[in-house]
Amino acid sequence: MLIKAPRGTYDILPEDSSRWQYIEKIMKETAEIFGYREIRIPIFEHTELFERGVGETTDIVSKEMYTFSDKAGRSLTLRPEGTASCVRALIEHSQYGGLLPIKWYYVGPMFRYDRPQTGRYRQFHQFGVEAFGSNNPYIDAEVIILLIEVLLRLGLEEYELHLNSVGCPECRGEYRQKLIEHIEPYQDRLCKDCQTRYTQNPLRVLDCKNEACHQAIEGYPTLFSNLCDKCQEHYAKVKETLIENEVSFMHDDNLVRGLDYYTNTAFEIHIPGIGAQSAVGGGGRYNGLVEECGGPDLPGIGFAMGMERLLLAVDKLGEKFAEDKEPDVFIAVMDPAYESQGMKILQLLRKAGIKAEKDYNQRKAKAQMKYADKIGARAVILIGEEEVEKGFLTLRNMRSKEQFQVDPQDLVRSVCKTLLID
RNA sequence: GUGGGUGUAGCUCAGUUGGUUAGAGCACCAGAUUGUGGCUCUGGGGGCCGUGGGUUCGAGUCCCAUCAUCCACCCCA
Repeated sequence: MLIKAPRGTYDILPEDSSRWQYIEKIMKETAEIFGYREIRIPIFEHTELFERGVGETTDIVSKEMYTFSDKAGRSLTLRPEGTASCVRALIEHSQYGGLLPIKWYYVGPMFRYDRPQTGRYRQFHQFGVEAFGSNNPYIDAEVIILLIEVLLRLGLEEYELHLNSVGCPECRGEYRQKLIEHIEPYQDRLCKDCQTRYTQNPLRVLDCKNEACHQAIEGYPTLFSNLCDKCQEHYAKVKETLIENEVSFMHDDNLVRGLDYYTNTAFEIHIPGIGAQSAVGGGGRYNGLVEECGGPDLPGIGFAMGMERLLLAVDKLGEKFAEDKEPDVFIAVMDPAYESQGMKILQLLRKAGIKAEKDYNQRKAKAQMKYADKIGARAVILIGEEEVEKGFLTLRNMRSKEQFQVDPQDLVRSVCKTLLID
């Protein structure tokens, strides 16, 4: 029985890795320009971190975590997202004690036990940023602008930015009560999922896609209209700043987001045409999270982008990625007796920074030439009886088909000349 | 967790109402005289027909299960 990659996981082969390197580079560069620095966090954490940080009632914690016990009986979980780990690291290393804000970014795999489909995997990759220690609405805007900047640099100009404010614990608490009262009479008309949402996290009834549920709760009070003055002001400033910086968005009353820790600003980015899973990024403010995880009362805001989905969107643009896998030079030996000599020349060229290859499959002279051609070598160095006896090397330009004898002492210079002329 | 589609060579796919040693194209390897590429020609290696059961004289073809994959629901990145 052939062992295959586990469900929902996949290999990124060399022919694809250049695409990944391309988007990773753009993300990192953009984040650095915005003043964010890379943090590398563990792939797994104590299960409790996610239970507390992400929230017990979320889909992630309640049914999507890869949880296991290690040999000492600890319950560990493959990280389903990055924010909780960043918060843990922040607290663990007392990073809050220094200059604020703290601005971090991360790139790496996340794990969720979900049913795979287009743009959704069990091991998927996220690029994310977190900014701790400022409750200034301008930093909310900065984070969103950074997200948009990454998209633009990737050439993705068609996006939909959904924006909402989920308020603070105070006004959201009041609103939650209002909403419960509004829904109560229609409770039994809700779908099964919403029945549980109603008792556990009524706000999430709002972003249910089920038409019947929407009809049932029609005329519900919106979160937006129930924000306290402070939250309203904060939200207004964020929107204003986005407008001033030419970031278009749409206010979305139904955007609640799945994770429990969000406060105030919440946003989600969609790119049409990449399948049902069109959210390429999302995030928001989480002012209670650091304290919830045992740290000081420190505000925070961040987002995460899904690399696979971005790649789908980038692919749709039809751009080509330079692979640069062709060698500059191929060493062909006319007889196995000269292989060791070929090996030495190979290393000589490589030391000089020339991308060089030779045959490792006992091919005959003709087959070596064929091979050199197929792998796209620009030049071939031939070593045969005559070369060894007379002490020269034959250098062939594969494009012009010119070939001439060169002095081994001047090999590197001759090769460079040939490659340049081309 | 739910629903639907698909699983035949490395890749893309044929495979007739179930019937002999399962095919093509591409790719790979080797030859077409002696130390030399892209074209052409010839030949060659390769398939537990996803897996396990069942029906049948006989299954790649039919039935069941299972696994994987794709698409959608759900949810999110």
